[in-house]
Amino acid sequence: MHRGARLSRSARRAQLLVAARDVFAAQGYHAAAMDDIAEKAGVSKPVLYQHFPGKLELYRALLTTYADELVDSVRGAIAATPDNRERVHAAVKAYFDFVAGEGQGYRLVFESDLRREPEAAAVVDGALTRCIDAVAAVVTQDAGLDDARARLLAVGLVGLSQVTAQYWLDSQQSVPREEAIDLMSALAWKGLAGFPLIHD
Amino acid sequence: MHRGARLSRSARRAQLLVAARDVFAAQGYHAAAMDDIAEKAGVSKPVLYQHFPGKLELYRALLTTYADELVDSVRGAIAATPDNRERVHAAVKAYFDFVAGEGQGYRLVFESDLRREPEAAAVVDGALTRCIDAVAAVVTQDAGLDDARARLLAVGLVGLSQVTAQYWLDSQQSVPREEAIDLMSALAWKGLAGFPLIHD
DNA sequence: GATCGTAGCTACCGGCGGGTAAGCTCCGCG
DNA sequence: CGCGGAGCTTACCCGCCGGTAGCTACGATC
Repeated sequence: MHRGARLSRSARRAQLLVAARDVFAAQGYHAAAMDDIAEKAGVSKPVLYQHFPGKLELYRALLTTYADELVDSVRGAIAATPDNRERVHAAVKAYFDFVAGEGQGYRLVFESDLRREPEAAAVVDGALTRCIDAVAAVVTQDAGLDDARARLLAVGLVGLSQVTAQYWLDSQQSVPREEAIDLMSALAWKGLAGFPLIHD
Repeated sequence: MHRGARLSRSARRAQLLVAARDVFAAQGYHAAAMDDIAEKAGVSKPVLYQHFPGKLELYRALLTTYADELVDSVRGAIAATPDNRERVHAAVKAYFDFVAGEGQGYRLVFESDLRREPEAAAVVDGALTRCIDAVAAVVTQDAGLDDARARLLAVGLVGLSQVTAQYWLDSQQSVPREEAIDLMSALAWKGLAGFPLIHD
């Protein structure tokens, strides 16, 4: 049975990554079988194993890709302007962009069902930490708080953004995207502005 | 080999629930084997099956217990006072209390690795929704926003509380508990106060 | 002290799914 | 045309773990 044309090694690998992302995003790590991924790609299981040493490594490769995408996006948002209010807005927008990204890759980062596996946990925690670092650096500078307290505020902003972005996506966008971002960044900004030294 | 005294049915059941909570919280649903739970309780596997029809039901029973505990706590916080600033403080405190609760039961709710299973997902989502409802009811009343927008704000507050509470616990409480709660509730309150009609 | 009910155990089964061995097909190339 | 090798396939193995069958041990009751 011909399921499809033969592909070059790199083309096949790229296609397998897309198939794996879709299956993992839809079913989660545990419910996803390697056969499912192979079938989705129109290929048999050993082909998968010619490109990736195992299920875990395949998952980690995807996880890392999407985690890095988020981190880069948040860092970019903060680096793009010196205006703190705009920074907040852009950082919130980064989260909304991320969850709305193609292929639901955000699910791997935010809804992973493999958080107990040390390497995967390190990827997710590392991404969260780097986002917090990026935010906390600005807060520390401008809020007149020591590092531990500034980080706590940063965690609050990051958590707010992540959870609202997910909720907004799940709720079928009952509030228009731009307005949702405006609302959440207003909430975050007004909250921050309550601390003495933060202003634009 | 005598592993322990015989217990009455209800006493054994209670002990099994504690053992299961500890194992699930430590290892997650998938990595936890029924043998592990039985061993932790000093008992053999069939005993477990005399009290619970299966692994999934056992997990769901625990999940529901802790999810309800959180919801009750948040609702109580909001019902306890008519002062909105105090309500915010009490609701944030509810999250910090929850994660610091005995036996790390919060992990089942916040870090479940079974979110793809429909019944378990319904329990977790339901708890989140009920917390959001409780907060949104107040926000809708007082913020001059329609339901969809008020809910988004409520999600933000809930997300902020949840994520910071988890982070605070993981960070070995590098900021004293009371102060962390004060910081986060100040962030939330100032953020809310930016919307026209909200004041105490 | 015989009886019966209940708590408990040892030992097993069966399926699911990650991972692999061995061979087939098709193309480029001399 | 024959041959090498890359890409794929079928068919299988096997460990883990959820779940169970069938037996034993204890102790309350008369």
